[in-house]
Amino acid sequence: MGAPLPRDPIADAQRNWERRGWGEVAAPMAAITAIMRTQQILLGRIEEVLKPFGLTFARYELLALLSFARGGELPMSRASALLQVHPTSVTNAVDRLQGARLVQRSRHPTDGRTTLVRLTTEGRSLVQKATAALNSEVFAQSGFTDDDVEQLIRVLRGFRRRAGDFADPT
Amino acid sequence: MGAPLPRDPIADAQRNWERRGWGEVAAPMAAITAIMRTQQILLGRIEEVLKPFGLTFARYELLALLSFARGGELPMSRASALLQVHPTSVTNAVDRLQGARLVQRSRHPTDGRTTLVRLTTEGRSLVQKATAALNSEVFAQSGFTDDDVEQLIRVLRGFRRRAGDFADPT
DNA sequence: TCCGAACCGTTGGACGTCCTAGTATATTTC
DNA sequence: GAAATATACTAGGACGTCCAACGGTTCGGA
Repeated sequence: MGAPLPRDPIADAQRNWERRGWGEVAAPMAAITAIMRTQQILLGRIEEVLKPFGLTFARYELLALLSFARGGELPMSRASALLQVHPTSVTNAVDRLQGARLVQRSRHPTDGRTTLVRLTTEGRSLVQKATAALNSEVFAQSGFTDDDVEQLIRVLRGFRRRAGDFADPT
Repeated sequence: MGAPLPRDPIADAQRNWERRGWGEVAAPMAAITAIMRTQQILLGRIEEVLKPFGLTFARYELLALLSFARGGELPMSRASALLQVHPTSVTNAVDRLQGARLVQRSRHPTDGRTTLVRLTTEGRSLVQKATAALNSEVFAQSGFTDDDVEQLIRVLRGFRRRAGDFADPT
């Protein structure tokens, strides 16, 4: 986007908050803003790696999810729940993946409301290659130390659980 | 979106990674995925609080930035750099904020290429109210402990610096 | 001086996300 | 068994993000 700034804009915002007498919430504000920015950076890296495969992160996530499902197949609603996105987002992704012949829709055998999404042979092959690329080019060089990763997993897991993402207290 | 899942889908993904022999990168993968999901949750909360003000987070961020600038005024390019978003995103936000009479465009006095964005009286009043709402309804109840906040700020600050966001080594 | 390079903002398009509304099928309730 | 309710998916639209391309302005070196 541009050259590095001389100063951290989020630290500046935190100082501005404190200067206005909002010191109580300045730190959480900074933490939340930092999460937003970090997500933006990571998403950019991921999409760059996936671009040669003709995939976006949303489509990759669906393919990866299917690749772990028995029979490479899931109901749309189940995919929506597991990916934690709106059902219409799944519809969107499936439309495009189906257009690229990476997945296929089929009717549920007993429930007429449900549509199943299944990985095609081509889709399974592509998701394997894309995963290898992400593993080596993003996850293996995440920019986080092992300690960072451990702390992030622990802190964010607690947050997500309290936010109602899942019940598992493990 | 839906009811809580019985199990943490990100922890499941991490186990799946390990089971496939990608144990080396399973933890960073989980940490990165957790950041993505956390951002999604936080953004949802923020937008819900801002909706009564007719603001989105992107527009709020621009208003807040201007409220800290001298004269409540900044060049578009400066806003783009500080908010760390693409120039077209600023154009988009300014278009809408200007339509709502919250900001105003003006010519730069000496550089004909530059457009300045300035907070209107109405804009300044609205951003104050919106900030009060965010402070009390989101940042003061962030779902993170003080320790969590401290760790997040430290870890993510290092990440952003290494990613080239800013040079300040402080 | 002047001419190419760099910079600034905008337009148009692709994409993902969510929301609302609508249709179809299942399940529950009486 | 029929009506009411719940669930599953999709269509259309609003919004933010990015990229590529474009016209206008400024700057720097020959």
